[in-house]
Amino acid sequence: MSATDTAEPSTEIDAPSDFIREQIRADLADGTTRQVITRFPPEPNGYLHLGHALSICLNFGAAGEFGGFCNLRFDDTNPTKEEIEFIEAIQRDVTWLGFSWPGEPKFASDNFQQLYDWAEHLIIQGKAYIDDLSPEEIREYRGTLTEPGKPSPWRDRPTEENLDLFRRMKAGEFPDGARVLRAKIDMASGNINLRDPILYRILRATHPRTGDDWCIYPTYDFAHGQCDAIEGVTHSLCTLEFADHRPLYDWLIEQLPVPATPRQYEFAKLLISHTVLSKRRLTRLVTEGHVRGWDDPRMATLSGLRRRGVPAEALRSFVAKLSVSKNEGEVEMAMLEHAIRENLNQAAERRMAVLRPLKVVITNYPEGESETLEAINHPNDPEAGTRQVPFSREIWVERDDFMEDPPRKFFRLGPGREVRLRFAYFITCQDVIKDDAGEVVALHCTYDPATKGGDAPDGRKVKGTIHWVSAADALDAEVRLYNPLYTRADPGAEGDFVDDINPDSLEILTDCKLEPSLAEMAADAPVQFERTGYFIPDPDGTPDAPVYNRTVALRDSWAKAKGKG
RNA sequence: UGGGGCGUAGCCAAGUGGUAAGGCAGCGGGUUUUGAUCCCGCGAUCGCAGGUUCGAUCCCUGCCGCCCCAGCCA
Repeated sequence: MSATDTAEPSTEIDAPSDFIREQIRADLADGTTRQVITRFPPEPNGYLHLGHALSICLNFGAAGEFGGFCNLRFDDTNPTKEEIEFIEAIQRDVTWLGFSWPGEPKFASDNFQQLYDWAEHLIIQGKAYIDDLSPEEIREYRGTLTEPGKPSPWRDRPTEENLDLFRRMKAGEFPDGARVLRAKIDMASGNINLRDPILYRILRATHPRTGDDWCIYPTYDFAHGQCDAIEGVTHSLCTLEFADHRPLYDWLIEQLPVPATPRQYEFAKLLISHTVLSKRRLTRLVTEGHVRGWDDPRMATLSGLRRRGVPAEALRSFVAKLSVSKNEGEVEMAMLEHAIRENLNQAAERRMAVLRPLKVVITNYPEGESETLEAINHPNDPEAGTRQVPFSREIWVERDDFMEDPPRKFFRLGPGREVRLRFAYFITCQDVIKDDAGEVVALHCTYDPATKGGDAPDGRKVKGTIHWVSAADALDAEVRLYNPLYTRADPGAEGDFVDDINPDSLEILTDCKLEPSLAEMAADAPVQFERTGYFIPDPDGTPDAPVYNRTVALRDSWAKAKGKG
């Protein structure tokens, strides 16, 4: 090395930066940390949702960026709530989001024996005791936010007696709730978590992994930090509500002969307007039948979003736009929708589909004939190529693209009006056919053969271009449109959130007409139905009876202008 | 009236002593065989009040507001 060496080039142009990553950078720089190890620690008592996506991207993302790794660790210390189904779904969702962990997933329950041994260690050190108080008494003795607690009469039990009792708790000699193991810290602390927190409780429930091996289980506080230490986690990232637990986290790490010294850092959880991101509420939506299941496309679960057609990449870019902070704000749903549209705009090929069909007969087009027209698959990406679209005398167009008495700036079909059929011809509406009830049932139009492909040789312009599907060649499909699940931006702000559920959140259209090439598209390929939105096939569909989910509608400045009156 | 955390445009968010990045939304304009995409333009006395300083969003003091904690949940 010489003085002429140039300075370190600044790489990582687009690398995210936030207070967590700054901390990691500093720890790496001063040698506090050699290799970054993080963990994503879900409790398997529900499905992962958008809020978890932030934590997943942070934990796996930051570790990866700095050459470390992130464990997937199930925080399974409460067998009364946890299930195998959730363990499997969570792994599926994390993988789908695009992340992987080294080896097998970790479980807090892998360490039950070690945690138990450490609990005995604490007892022997005189730092923990068995309390015989009932749950109600413990609450009373704990004091309140403004009044200090008072010591349990069992607080100064002899070490030998504590040890004996703890072993007998483990052996199953006492009923559930009869006794607990508590840390002996400070009953007068302003931080209630330090008022002799409970470390172990008696719980006779079959654990999804350890079965009936144990009848005592460690609490979150006793398990989390110690598992971090066992795994060599350097940066234990969690949400703000755990900041009050940090002194306890540190206290336990200090008291026990753990193999490492993990540090906890807290960040604000993600909140999004017009939706609900809490496991308790999501669980209610499922169990009370407000939605069709955990993967209902209206759910803010990762499974629901996946089924709805939201690409994992869009979720990652959404999270990247947010950054990580300690500010407890609420992100507007529009931000998520933007990330989805931005991603799908480049990822999805275009096709034509008529959702609410209206028959158009092209009266001057020869009966019984048809032809094939070339359509581009992606206007911004020539590489996506072209496809052939059949055209014939009878076609379907969108009902919304016709108005019998159109306002001034309506550029679509109306009596006597000429529009362009995308990739096809100019047509002019000559007659409006109605049934006895006065309902418009068909349009009679004429086409201009000279405008084939969509351009008029005489330079004539049309203001509107509409999509269409040849009636004889159309594929029938069901299309599910999703509207916001709630009627307000802050569901539950006044009363029960289920009362804010939008009764029209799911709209099923059963007579949709798709262009035939859609039959050839992959089942997991996102597609844009031109002028309508982004869609994805739903697993409920079959080749003969396809079903599509609308992921998100296209932006619609016409609807907006119209709405303003 | 205990402890912890947070306050920068409608929303998210950089900046941490030298005179306010960026994204979303909104509004206006341009391009366009999707009223899509794309492109251009427009918004802030940095919660309030004092103080230190040549100079403060950034330091100090005092207020105000919001969130979290009294599960043998995590």
